[in-house]
Amino acid sequence: MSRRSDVLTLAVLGLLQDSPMHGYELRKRLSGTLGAFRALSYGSLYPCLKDLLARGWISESDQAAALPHALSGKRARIVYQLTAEGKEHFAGLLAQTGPSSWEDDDFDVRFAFFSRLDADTRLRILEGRRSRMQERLEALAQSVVRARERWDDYTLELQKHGLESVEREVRWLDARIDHERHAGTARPVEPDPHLP
Amino acid sequence: MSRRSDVLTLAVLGLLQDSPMHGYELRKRLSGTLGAFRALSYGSLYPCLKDLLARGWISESDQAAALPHALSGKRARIVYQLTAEGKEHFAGLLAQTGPSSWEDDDFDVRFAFFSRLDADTRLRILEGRRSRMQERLEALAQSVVRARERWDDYTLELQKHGLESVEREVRWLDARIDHERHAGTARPVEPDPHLP
DNA sequence: GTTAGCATGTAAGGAGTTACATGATTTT
DNA sequence: AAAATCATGTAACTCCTTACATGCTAAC
Repeated sequence: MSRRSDVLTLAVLGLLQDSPMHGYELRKRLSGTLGAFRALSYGSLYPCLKDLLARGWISESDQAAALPHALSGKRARIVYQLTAEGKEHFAGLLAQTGPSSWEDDDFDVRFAFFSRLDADTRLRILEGRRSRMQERLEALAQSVVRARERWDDYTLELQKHGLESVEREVRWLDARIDHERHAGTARPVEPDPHLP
Repeated sequence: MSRRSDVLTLAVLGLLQDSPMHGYELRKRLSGTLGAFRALSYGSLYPCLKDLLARGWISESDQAAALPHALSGKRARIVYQLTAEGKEHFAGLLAQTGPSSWEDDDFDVRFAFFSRLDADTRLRILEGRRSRMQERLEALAQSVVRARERWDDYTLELQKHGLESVEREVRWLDARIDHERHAGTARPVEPDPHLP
């Protein structure tokens, strides 16, 4: 059985949505492009792929060894691709707006795949995350007030730093929410000052 | 056996340095005052206490049931206190300046106990952490550059947000380092604008 | 008198890492 | 020809959470 963490499943299926990939490449993208999974080990990834294969969400690619130096019939690489059921399952997982989707890792991965969601679902996830962060903010603020009396300057400084991090996160979420609300009405695409 | 994570050991021994405490109280402080351990479960804490007891770093308090409603000889609470070996071990753990001390959780807990360290060790830990964050910054910056080409606006936004978080962390560390360097020379205590 | 909070613990299981084992391919 | 990197995988172990089991005390 070994029901792999849904968030890793989501990330892998999401990356395979773009193009088929082998494990080694997947790991690099997981570590690079998604905020979570800074350094996921192969000891986690390969068993997960095995699992997704067994559930029929991915399959070994029929395009055998299309991309690289195809010498003999030997292929060291195993290229995986999404199945139809895999695409379905990914869409279902991604659109889940329940409490799990406001947790740190889950939120990050979902946000990275936001372009695959409709505007309503995007907003619901952003607002859920915002209220989650607001809770955390209030708990921390209380804690800082108590820290003023009980603890030394270092502990207090640590608390304030943590508090400011969450405040920043809330402001960022506000900007994202604002963007979602106005994107459909005023300007469909935001002008990019960094264009060449 | 079951060598508990050193960082939890450090945190528990550090909190007991101030005053003896029972498990329930310890858990509240771990969740509140230290940045790490947002919600450590009893399923982790109590086995850890058992372990520290077996190693002789803490002992059940001789002051039996000093504080609360002492009715009969029955005490529901088990109050733990540091032993001499516990104090020694704590001091040794805390002063470790190796790579582990620049990891997220380890750093936070050590910083919270900075007042128990000499200025030199404080600086070494801060600088180690800073260079660790600098590395992370460079990796992320590269990743953002690559993201400009390959990925959509949401992924890019996520990357930028992560990058800015680490930049903020580096600036905070710079301020802490500066504070340590000047604390001994110019002003021993920083003036606090929040004083009543 | 019953709900809420205090207080301690255990067993099972989830999710990951480290270390190991193996071999192909590319670069120096 | 050696070293680095690509590539896949497994077994043992670590650390933590969840769910359960128990009982006391305070407040409503």
